Amino acid sequence: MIEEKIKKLIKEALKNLNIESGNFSVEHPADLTMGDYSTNVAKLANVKKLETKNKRFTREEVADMIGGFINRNKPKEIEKVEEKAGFINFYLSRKFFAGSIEEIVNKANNVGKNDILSGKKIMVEYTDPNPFKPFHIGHLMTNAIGESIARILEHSGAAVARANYQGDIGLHVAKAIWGLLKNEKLQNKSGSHNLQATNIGQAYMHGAEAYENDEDSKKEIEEINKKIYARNDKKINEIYQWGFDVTMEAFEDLYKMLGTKFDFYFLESAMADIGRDIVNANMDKVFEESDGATVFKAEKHDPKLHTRVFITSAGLPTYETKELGLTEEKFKTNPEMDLSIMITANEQMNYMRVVAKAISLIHPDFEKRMKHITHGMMRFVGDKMSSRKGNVITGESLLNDARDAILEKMTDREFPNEEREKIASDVGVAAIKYSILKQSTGGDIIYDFENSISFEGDSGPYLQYSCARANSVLEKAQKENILPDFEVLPGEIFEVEKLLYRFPEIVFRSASEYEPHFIANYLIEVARAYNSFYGNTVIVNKEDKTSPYKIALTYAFSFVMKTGLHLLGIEAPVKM
RNA sequence: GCCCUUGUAGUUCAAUGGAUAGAACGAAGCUCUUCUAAGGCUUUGAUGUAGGUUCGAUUCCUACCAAGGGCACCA
Repeated sequence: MIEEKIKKLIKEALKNLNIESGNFSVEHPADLTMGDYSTNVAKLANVKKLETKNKRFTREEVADMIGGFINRNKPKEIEKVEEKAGFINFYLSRKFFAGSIEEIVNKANNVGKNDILSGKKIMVEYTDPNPFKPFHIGHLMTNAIGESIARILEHSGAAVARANYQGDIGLHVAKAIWGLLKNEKLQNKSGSHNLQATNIGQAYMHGAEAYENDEDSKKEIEEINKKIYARNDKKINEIYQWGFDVTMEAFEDLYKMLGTKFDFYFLESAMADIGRDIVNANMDKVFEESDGATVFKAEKHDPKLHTRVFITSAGLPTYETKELGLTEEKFKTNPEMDLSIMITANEQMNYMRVVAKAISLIHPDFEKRMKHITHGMMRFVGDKMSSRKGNVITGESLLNDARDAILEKMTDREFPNEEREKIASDVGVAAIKYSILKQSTGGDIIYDFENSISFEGDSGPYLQYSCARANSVLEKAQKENILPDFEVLPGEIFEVEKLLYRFPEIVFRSASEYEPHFIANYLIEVARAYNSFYGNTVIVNKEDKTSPYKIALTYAFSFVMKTGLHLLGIEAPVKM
């Protein structure tokens, strides 16, 4: 590693010059014009030993001394070393960059892999849509983040299991079933799955509204809720089964479009009893009775936490209890699991902490093996609450609208129809996923429909487009029979080369911090650099002796871009 | 009231305690007889307020102001 080499070099310089320095850093400067690596060693240096009454050293002078030593002893990877404003900047050599490009070409689609998590078993739970409710854009958000984190962890050597936890039971189901019973037309059994799912969504919304505004309806819904738990009403059981199947199938179509394949499906209904048993077994130890309900007074263990109900006074287990069961079940089905990651919205954070506290009292060994990652919400800008077709925006409608918008854009390009559909779908997914993943995970996303399916500038399609252009360069190179090679190097070092070799560092950081946006931001930078290179250079040119190297560079770019997009959960169409 | 997030160009987002705070959208101009113009090249603009720590603070600490979320039978 070149970074290690530079550090070693600095230490040698300090030793030889008899200078002491603290814990200096070696990092990439913000600006490429300031070199490839930079160190603050001179700023932290203590040169009192060398100073006399008449001579005091400035930081610039110290930097010059250290830089001078390194210049005299530099290895072939380093072109020059410069002092600027007290920093020492390292410029890497043409040879170094050519070597790094060759390395990427050799690694091909394995570029950026590391083994920090090698041998680790990790489960990532995400998406978690509820049957009988629409797949809304929040689910799209959790899915985009979860799938990306899962892939990043895989690229770091972990064996990742994808899990989906679905709320197939609870008041929301009762609301939807109440709506379906009141309006049988909504039980459209002939249409497509998507349509049926939408109708169930409508039924849910009727039920939710009635529950809020009408006392009698509220009572009816609560009755239905009890019957769903008890499974003792034939008609309700039938509607339940139908609605459950329809929504699950519709969700499965969406997962396919989004590029997610789950290994485990956990259902809330199955967790209720497991959780209840845990609560019963830990009565008085962890849980206590209060106003007829079973609660956990978390503030007794941590003043920042609060009391939560686990079993209601009506005897029904709450989400907290089911969560307890889910955790137990996850570790039971995967006893060697090293880490269980859960991805949900921020609003879940505070009560998940309470649940986590309860779990830590019951299973102290689980505590360190659980991680909760939360993301912000999709917030709408202005009153653009509706999609292109005037419907309320759901995750489903957004995906469809994005795809349609791309199809319009593609009318003047020639593709077979089947291919066209697939490309439009992949580009639409890229637009939406990228708009979610480009920013850090915790914050809200101010949601603008037009913006989220934009194809220009800072967007997913821009990345795909750069990749497609690189592909067509490579196709042309093949036709003209020019093979990639590293013999004759151009004099100029292109910006894109200065970025490509950093890809593994970016993956490493994303994996360490569970943050996809580092990759998203990096890819934009690389794409811009490549597009600039592409725009200002004729790459495939028989007259140009450096053309084989430029083609190799294009290969390296396409491998990094394709792999990076994969880590974001985005497909890279060969053509678009 | 208490707890958790978050305050950066007109807008939406970046910036492991470092240099001249980066992009994109928007706006103005240029650019396809060259491998995909969904592109490239110019120009324009910002750290909520007040302190503190530090050689150095958008970043860490304190207070205030503002926005969002959570605080008992919903998830």
